[in-house]
Amino acid sequence: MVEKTPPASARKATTIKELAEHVGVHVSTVSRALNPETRNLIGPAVVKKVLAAADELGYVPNSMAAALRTGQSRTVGILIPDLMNPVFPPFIRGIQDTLDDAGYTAIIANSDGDKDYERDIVQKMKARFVAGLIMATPLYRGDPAVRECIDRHIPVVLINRAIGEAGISAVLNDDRAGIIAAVDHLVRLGHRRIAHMAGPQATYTGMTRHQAFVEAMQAYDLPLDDDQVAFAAGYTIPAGHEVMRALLSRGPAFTALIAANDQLALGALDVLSEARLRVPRDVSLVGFNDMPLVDRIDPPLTTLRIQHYEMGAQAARILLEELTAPKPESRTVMLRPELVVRGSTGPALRARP
Amino acid sequence: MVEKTPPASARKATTIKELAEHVGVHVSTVSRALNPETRNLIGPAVVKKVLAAADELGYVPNSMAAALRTGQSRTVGILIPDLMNPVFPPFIRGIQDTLDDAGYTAIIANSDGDKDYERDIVQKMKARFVAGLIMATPLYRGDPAVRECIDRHIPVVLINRAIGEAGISAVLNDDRAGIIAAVDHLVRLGHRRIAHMAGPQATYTGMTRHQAFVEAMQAYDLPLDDDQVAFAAGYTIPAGHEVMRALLSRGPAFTALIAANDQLALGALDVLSEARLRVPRDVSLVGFNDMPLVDRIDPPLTTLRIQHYEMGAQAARILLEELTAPKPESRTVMLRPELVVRGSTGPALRARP
DNA sequence: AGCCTTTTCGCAATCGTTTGCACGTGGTAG
DNA sequence: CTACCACGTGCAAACGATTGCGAAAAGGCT
Repeated sequence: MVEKTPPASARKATTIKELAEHVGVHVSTVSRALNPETRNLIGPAVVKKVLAAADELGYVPNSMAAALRTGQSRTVGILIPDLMNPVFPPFIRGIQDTLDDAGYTAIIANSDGDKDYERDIVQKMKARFVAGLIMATPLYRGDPAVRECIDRHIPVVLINRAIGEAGISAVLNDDRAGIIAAVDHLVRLGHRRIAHMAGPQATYTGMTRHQAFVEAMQAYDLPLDDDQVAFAAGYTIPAGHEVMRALLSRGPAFTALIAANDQLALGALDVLSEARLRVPRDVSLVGFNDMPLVDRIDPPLTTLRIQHYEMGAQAARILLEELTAPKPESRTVMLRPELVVRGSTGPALRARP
Repeated sequence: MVEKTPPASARKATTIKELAEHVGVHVSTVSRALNPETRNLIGPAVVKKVLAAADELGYVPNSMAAALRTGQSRTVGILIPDLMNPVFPPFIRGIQDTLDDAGYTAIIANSDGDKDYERDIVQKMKARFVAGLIMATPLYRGDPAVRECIDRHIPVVLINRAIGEAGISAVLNDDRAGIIAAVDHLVRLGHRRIAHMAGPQATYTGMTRHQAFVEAMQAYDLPLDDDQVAFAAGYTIPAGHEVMRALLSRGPAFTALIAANDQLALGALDVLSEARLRVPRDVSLVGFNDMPLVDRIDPPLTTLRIQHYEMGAQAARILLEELTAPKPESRTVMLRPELVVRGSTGPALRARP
């Protein structure tokens, strides 16, 4: 890229009008010369002069004006529950990087799980002419934000959640494959009594992971009754405490435990240690997400690594396609997680009593 | 189930014009009635009707048009090196939350440390009419991005860096106080030979922390020679490895170590363990930042907790003031970090041989 | 050389909002 | 009773870019 230092006196942004005067043509000509799509309508000589002038005067287009006229700003909105949750930054990075390449900009909003607020946000974004939306907020039935988007005909791509609604694309992690890999790993280590800390069943991940767990257990012909699975109220460490206590109160009839999420696993670790149960000697533990630093805790957590960044990138790509394609065709892609074996899982020492 | 994307009969957003027709007044009246600043110019009865109509028709103002007209978009840009670095999300959350309350929106851009790219970003943001900028990118001399802002007269607030440039506000962590607290803590534990893994000296934090370390050592009348401090090339774990190795190669003439950053501390931990030195028995270690999960690694890291969120909030507040105040007065605030004592520091077992 | 097609460019409307100005009321002071 | 003021509204011009349409210039063909 050829980079030119802008003119010294850049007080006011130079407009297309000034370019026109400078070159001696009409503004419409300048506009067309500047736009690669319409450039072919203009004589090569003029184009050259316009481009030169633009470079010289340090012209940078006023995207607001363009947006107002065309009704579309090259902006997309990202809706997440909470930026501080370490799973989201990689998503966002993935989205932003691919968006950047296409000349789009992202606006990020945190909903903190407030559904009404989410709908508000969608409206505000609409006011800012967002061309589309990427939502990574948890699933609820009849989600008002999604509804709002459908009503207003603004394209949406969902991350880590799927919704019955027709015509909505989604990029998902293959939770089923992940859970199966975890169960398989534990079985190979000799475990037969495996418990599950399920995530909130109102969320897509909570549901699918639980369901996959049940199916995997059946597929491996392992014993499974209700005692072995407990449901968390949220994906947090305190929720993990609670669930772990519930699980233990039923008697530790398991030698391994699959948590729906690393945070739950961390909570489990706390309670397990309180109860003088050692990981992985007494119980093997596998998490989900591979959050930063879980490889360095004691013991290092065996977990499923999700392709966060790539998921974000895919979501952005799909959205971009939907924005440009004449006939937007919704689709959903699924990325495989990778089982990362670390210290929190080990051989089953004793068989089920 | 047949899936059909509904025809492009997108229900268009209601405009101020429609409101005017609905109420039976002129658009300018509606505009004034809607704006709290100018509302007093309009009769109370009309205001009431306009507001009611706006509510009824679900009017949401087109911020692009307003921005185009007024030249300001109630948008501010945030410039950070990398969103995936866990120290930044809390900053951003703090910024966004206080910005939200003021009706502003943030656009986040990652520079990945590329200075030229940063300047590009500033231009793009300017094109989007950002009213101001908050930058948390590291310091370099003659920073082109900052220069660009000054040239274009767009207000900037710096986070975690100060710059000689006049009229630039900044919100900083009190690195000096932090380092002093760390040294004090170690001294109380009986340490006298304390080493320092300094951060990149091109960064503000790297410089001030190193300087504070030197001064603190002198203030406590502790021995200090060049062997005791090594400089890292970056704030990363690999950089930590490198520096730690350098430090050890000079002989472990220290019983405690202060890292300029948690990541460096983590790197140190690795090399220390390779060298069969135990923390904190053989060497006490204190980090800086209190990143998530460093309380759960082995050993739990003693570190300095920075008020990330609050720093972001402050930065946003200052920027907002500068945007509205008639005579923007630059200022810099400093927030105190808190020493969080955990398992990585302990009493000095043996005195210096 | 005349006519027709293509290329190249100008004209003017438009997007939704804000805002300086003018205009009309009613009321009060002179 | 006139002149003046404040108040409440309407009028119309911006803001900077895009784009359908038409016109002029250029080129091709018989």
